[in-house]
Amino acid sequence: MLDIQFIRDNPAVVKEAIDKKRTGSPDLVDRILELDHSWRQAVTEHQELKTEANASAQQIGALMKSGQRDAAQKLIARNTEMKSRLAELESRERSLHANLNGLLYEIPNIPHPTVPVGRTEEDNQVVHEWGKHPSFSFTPRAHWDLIEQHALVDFDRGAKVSGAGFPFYRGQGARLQRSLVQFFLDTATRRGYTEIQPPLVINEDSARGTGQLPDKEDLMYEAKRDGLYLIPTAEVPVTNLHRDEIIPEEELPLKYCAYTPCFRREAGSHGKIVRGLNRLHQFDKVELVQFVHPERSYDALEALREDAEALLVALELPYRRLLMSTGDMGFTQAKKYDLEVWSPGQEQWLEVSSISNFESFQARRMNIRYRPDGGGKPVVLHTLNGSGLALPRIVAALLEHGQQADGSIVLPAALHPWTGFDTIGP
RNA sequence: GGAGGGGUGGCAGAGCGGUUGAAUGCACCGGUCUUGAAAACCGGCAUACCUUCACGGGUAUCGAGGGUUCGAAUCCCUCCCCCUCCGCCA
Repeated sequence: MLDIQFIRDNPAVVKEAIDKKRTGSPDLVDRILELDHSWRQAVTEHQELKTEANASAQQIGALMKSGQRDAAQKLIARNTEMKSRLAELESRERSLHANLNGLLYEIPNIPHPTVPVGRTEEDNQVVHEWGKHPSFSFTPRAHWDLIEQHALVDFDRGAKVSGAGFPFYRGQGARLQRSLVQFFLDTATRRGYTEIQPPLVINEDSARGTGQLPDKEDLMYEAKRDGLYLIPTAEVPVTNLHRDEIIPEEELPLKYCAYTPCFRREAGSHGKIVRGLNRLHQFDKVELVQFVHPERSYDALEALREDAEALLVALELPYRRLLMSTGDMGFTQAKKYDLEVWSPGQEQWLEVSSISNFESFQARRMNIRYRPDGGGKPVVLHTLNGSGLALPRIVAALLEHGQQADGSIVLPAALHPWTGFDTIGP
């Protein structure tokens, strides 16, 4: 959420952001400012009466002590009368504040000036491309064929046991996944990230902190009885790690990496790219999360992006980097890159990483601040995260890129120390 | 799951209906002293919000929410968390 003070001072900027993000009506800002005004009046009124009541309560105490019961009784009577009025003012203040807060949750983050203004994914900019599309002496097959040939993943039995989108990985398929997780975590650790194993379920407060609630609850599986949600990404527990904390400035930046399964209901997602490993309800991902000083968050974004891209280079997978446009970047981000790998068997790009700077948007919701060196007021810090990387589509790309004429699959050298084998099949 | 104990400021730890936002100690910051340091002494030291040009003033917060009362950290109810014992168990 945005700072109410910022909205008071820069209503035009906020309106422009709503417009650019195509996420609601700019009128919202006017309604917020009106509500804010009424709320502040209500606060003042309530507090004034409360001040009066507090003062006479103290007088009553003094009178009682000195035995002036009659004088005390008078004041007591007056305070008793005041009570209902006080309750009224309080509930008015509360409801105004709740309304105001509700509206504040509807305001999107402000896009960074470098973000292209656009309406849809068409307006995202390809800002970088690495590697060549491979050429084959045969027609490359899609990964679902290769998976079937080598019995790497069992979709049908997964559907029987759990449902569509919950596959079994087996044999070299399972081993490949585990190797990738290890490779990603080890690389991140070497680059200064602290490895985390977070809880795989989260409570409501945490879901609210990173912005899954109130709007995107359809995304998550819910354990209703216990008020818990299965994590849609490690971003949620790892970012909430420092919720309601004040971190000494000297400890910044805090960098974490975490491997977790991710659970997504993907309600209402249809279309062409849902086959095979392209879209699942449960998938593995290594997530990178950073807590940084506000002045350094854009440097951190580029470094984080680099951390993710280095993995693709090591895996010899051609990729491109997209700078997301205002219309396609999401509600909570200030700036976001997507990384996509080329899938020769499907002849399309597959998104394997999304790297974002949230600036103070998440941190304000979660109340995560740092204490400046030498003291002073706590300041809201900046949070960032990026996938490093999402597994299934990487697996798909590796299989498709490594396939040989005889159907065997050669894996990139960087992976051999983790897999223990260099070829799958024939 | 059952029985009991407990949650107070960065930490430790008092308070158990009336100037208590909260004693005291430690830590931390500033100062005096000292050639320097330590010790000693003096002062400062929570968070959020409202209000004020400013100095300042005010409100709220002692796990969370509700209640009793003129007045609650202190009494009552519900929930959460931690500890001890028992049960169950990877």
